[in-house]
Amino acid sequence: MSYEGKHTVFRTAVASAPSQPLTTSSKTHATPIAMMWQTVGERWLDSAREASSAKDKIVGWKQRAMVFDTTLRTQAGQQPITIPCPVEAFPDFCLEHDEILVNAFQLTNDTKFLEAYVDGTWELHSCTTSRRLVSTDEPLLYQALPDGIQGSRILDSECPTFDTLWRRQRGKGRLGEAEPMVPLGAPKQWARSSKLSDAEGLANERPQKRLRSGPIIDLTYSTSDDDDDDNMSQPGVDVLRKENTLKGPKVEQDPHTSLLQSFSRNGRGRGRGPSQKGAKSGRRKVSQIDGGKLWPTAYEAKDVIAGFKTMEIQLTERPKPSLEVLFTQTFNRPFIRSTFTRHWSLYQRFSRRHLNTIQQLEHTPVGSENSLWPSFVAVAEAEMDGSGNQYDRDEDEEDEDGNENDEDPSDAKRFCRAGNGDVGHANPSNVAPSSKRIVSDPSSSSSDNDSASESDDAAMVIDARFLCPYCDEIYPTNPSRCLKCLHRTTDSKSQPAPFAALGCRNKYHRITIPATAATEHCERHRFETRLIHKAIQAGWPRKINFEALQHRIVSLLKPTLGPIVDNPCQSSLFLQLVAKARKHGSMHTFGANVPGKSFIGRVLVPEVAIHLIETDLQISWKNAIQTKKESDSYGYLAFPDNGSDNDDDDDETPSIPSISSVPSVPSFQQQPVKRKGLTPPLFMASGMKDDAIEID
DNA sequence: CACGGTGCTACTAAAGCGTT
DNA sequence: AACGCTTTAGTAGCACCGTG
Repeated sequence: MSYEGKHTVFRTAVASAPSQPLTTSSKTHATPIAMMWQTVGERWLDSAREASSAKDKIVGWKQRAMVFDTTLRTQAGQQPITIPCPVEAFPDFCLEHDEILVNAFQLTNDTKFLEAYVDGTWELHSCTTSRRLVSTDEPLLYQALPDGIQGSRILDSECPTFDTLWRRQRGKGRLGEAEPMVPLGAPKQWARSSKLSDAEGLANERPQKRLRSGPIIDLTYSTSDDDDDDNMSQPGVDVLRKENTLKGPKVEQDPHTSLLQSFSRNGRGRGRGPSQKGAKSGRRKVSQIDGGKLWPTAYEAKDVIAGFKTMEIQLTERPKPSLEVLFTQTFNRPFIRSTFTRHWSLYQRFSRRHLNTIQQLEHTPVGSENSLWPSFVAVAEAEMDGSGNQYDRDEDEEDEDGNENDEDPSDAKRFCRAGNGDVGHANPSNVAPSSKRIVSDPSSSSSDNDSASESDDAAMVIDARFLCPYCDEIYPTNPSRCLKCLHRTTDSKSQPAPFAALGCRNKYHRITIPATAATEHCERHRFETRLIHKAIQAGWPRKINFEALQHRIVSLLKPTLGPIVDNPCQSSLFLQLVAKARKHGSMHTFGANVPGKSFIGRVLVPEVAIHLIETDLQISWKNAIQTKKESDSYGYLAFPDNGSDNDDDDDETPSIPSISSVPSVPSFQQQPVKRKGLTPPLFMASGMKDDAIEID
């Protein structure tokens, strides 16, 4: 199963694994340890979260030892056995943590793999592969690969319970006609794709829409608790399970959870659940949690704001990620909905009105008394009580006179004041209507305004007509049709709010609902005002001969790609991928695709792209890689992958690249040779935006 | 003991998805 | 398209903990 000298492994995997993860015909792999299902069900996750939360209060978030049950099904038709499996560094799970598994499957080094089903796809895990468990509700399933990576996978007939388990997970009453065997949680598209040709399967393998996760089967109990199994097959059982899991009595009856109780909340019953008064051993020390970081009160305001901003950006992605996942990823803290919502809401409400204050807080020196988040909360709440709430009322209800808010000088005064960072210290001189100090009339007095406003933004005296109404940055003087179209779309989701402009300099400022609705628009006009100039300076192509490009790519297949296919280790990109997979796990490295397909998308395609750049610009390989990285955004925006030409040509239907459609994890739903054209920047625009080709 | 903060539960509303 | 179910987000109330 070594990578070396096994390039055919990848080719085989590309063709078969994505579309036929379980249905490939084989008669050769049903060895005594032909398959193994190791599951981490939702119940386990609930328990794990609870345990981790409690443990976090005691000794810290990381480096804790936990035990969960592992179910092994070593042979079809036989009862599985359940053994305890330690997770030494919860929430990071690593196969090598379990000596039994390591020995059973001879995972003696990281060139041997099990296949793990995670988040809708199969990925390869070596003994050192580490995965974050707590952030996902998906169970973990592993299967052995006795025939190697390229070998066939198990048949449903060889694992009859799998079908049952999968159907339970899908929930009862919604299945309709019998569907082909697909892995747990796999979308229907995948099921259909398993009947298609490889090419078709590749095109369909990834869901286009957000998946709904059905009831999750806790396989840990699949053999010892038939009642639970029955419950699991009923509609709405996930609710029952949640109740059973979360409420005290069930926890106490639950031998599995009781295993975890030593790590759990130590008797600090809260809320309406059963209270366990008297147990004082777990008294928390706020300042000691996680080495002194209690979210959010122990955090710097700038850090919290930065995290929230990151989350806002990520929320524009499709499918829309959950707040819980985003929060966990961003702050690496246990997600407590009520606490999070409290602060998230405050930030959302406040940031829309007082963007400048937010920006100034971001520059607050760390360590100062007022730099912590609670200080921000105090300021924000005071401001919202004093004016923000008033604003909310104005916003939600048209004022009595029917005047628009932006015509209300009192509102403008309040928010100009706040916008200049003088929260709580109003500067009466800064109450002039924003329009008076913005318009490029030299006679308009800006000297009267506050010194704080002499920031980069406020100091500029620019006609508001040349500013973006949403971000107040410079707007292109000759916007493309695409940008105009985006503008119209965004405009329909916004309303005038001149008082919310940066430094009150834009009387045409508008706020969108939601606040992220202008992201695409602003990204686009920034591109048009900056990246195009950069592209011209750097000599990046603005027009592309797609016809010639196709021939060029084909000509590269044999001399350039052939040797790499024969020996992937020739490719530095491949070596980096492998190193990264070993370090972070194949899921993080390869995204939601199987490694074989990722080999095309993340090795062969970038190789071609870099080669083209190298040839076109007459630069070194390393510089070509750098150019590829730098032209990522340009390629994506200039040559949107929607079949239309770039929108420099106004005669064409305007193409509207969707920022949100750029996957955070690259997806390669299209085979490169089928694309209309491939240019270096176009490559990057179509999913090559990855960190796998970084050259240190 | 008061207060601020955190965490839990219950509840509602909205959105997404599958079925008919 | 309508309907029903599920999931997610948001809110309120309460209990508990840590600090002064």
